[in-house]
Amino acid sequence: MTTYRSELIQTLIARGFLHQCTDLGALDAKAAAGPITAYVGYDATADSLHIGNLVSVMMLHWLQKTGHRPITLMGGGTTKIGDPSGRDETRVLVDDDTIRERMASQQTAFRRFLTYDSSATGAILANNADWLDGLQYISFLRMVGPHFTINRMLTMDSVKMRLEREQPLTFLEFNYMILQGYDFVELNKRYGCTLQLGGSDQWGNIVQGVELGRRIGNAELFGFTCPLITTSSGAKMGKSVSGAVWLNGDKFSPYDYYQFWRNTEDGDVIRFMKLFTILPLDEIARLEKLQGAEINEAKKVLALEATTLLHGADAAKDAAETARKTFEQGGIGDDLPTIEIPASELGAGITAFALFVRAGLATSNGEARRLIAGGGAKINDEKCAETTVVNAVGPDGIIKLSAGKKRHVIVKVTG
RNA sequence: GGAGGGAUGGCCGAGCGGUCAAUGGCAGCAGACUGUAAAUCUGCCGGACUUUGUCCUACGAAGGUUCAAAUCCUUCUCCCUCCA
Repeated sequence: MTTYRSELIQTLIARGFLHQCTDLGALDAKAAAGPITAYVGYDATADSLHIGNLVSVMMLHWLQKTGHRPITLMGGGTTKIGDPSGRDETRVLVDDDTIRERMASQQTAFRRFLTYDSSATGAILANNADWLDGLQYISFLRMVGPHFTINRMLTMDSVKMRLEREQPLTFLEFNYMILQGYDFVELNKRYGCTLQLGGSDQWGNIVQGVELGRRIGNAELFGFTCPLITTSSGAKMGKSVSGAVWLNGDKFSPYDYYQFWRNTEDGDVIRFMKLFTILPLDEIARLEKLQGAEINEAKKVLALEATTLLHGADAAKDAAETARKTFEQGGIGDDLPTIEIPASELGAGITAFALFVRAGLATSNGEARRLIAGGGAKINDEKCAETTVVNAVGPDGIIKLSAGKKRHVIVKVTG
């Protein structure tokens, strides 16, 4: 087995980030010789990053930690085009204001994993709208156009998939890979960036950038991708009982985030620890020895560490404590989602099904009724009937609603 | 431009003019079993309600035929295939 000299490459490989690299040996030599600058691009497809973005953010984190400089490139320009990769339908186009809001909102998560400052390894925030918005069509075409062949572009997975599935690929989207390639060249010129990181679905786009750099900039650029993270049962990662897993706390609470990791499948725990926590590898190796039900201990470590990284130690501890009280003691934790009901309304009595809808545990009265009929609904840990009327709180002044074993909501009374 | 085929619930995909809120599968939710895991089995899976029932909305869009239309007719929109 080849050994690598740079701490960066050693770390990325040991933790399971390597999927493909354009020239691993040369990249290793370069990283060993001195600091390099690398980037990952993020389009403003939502107002928060989600769990799918986390692998690449972790790569940037390790990059910075091993003495190099990360760039988070916001796709202020490319979002207006829409990356066809991994999509079998054209993305809905969004306007400038929305893009600006989303980019700002995404920053909170980045700052948890990266340090932005003016030091040698300080992260840089860039926006490709800065150079893409002002492009002149003809001069741009003359500059990059000769270096792309349609023959080659048609072999790209993102393009092939659309054509094979007989889904339309607009000319607008077809240009995405060219712009992404140009981004790389521009970042190289502005910041001396020589490496682009990304998910395996970005491989085609990244390679285009590497080649474009060699052809028009005479720059030696590198591409490095990480595997697409799926669970061991093959499902794409990112869904939880509460929906999509967002990194912004206001969209997905620290408690939910903790629970997401806590519910990891057995077979994924160690792999996820390497990818999504900064626990030392020897510590992870120790946890790897756990078997059977003991794996739950490893899951708690995973959940606590991952939540600490994103939301801080205090929030993570609170989440862990709430989970412990709720699941191990069948009690009530402080971090459980809470809704408030005016005392007057409660005094008049609220039927059980209506209360579950109020708490967001069911999306319609019918769904709440079905939940109750199926025996999945509990009020203060007691099964209830659809017609049960709730008109008073328990001795501790609250009502605990449960939909299944994992979703709990606390009802507090106001007024 | 010509000829044909298609558009069905989050996705895929059935659907003889009445028994269709629409077979299946996937996804999702709940129950059982467990370890807050996986696998498996069971139930649910458009909405409202006074829930063995009634009403509303829905099979690309708009009209029409009929006691009755996802199913037939007309026009329109979009997609695909073949020919030019």
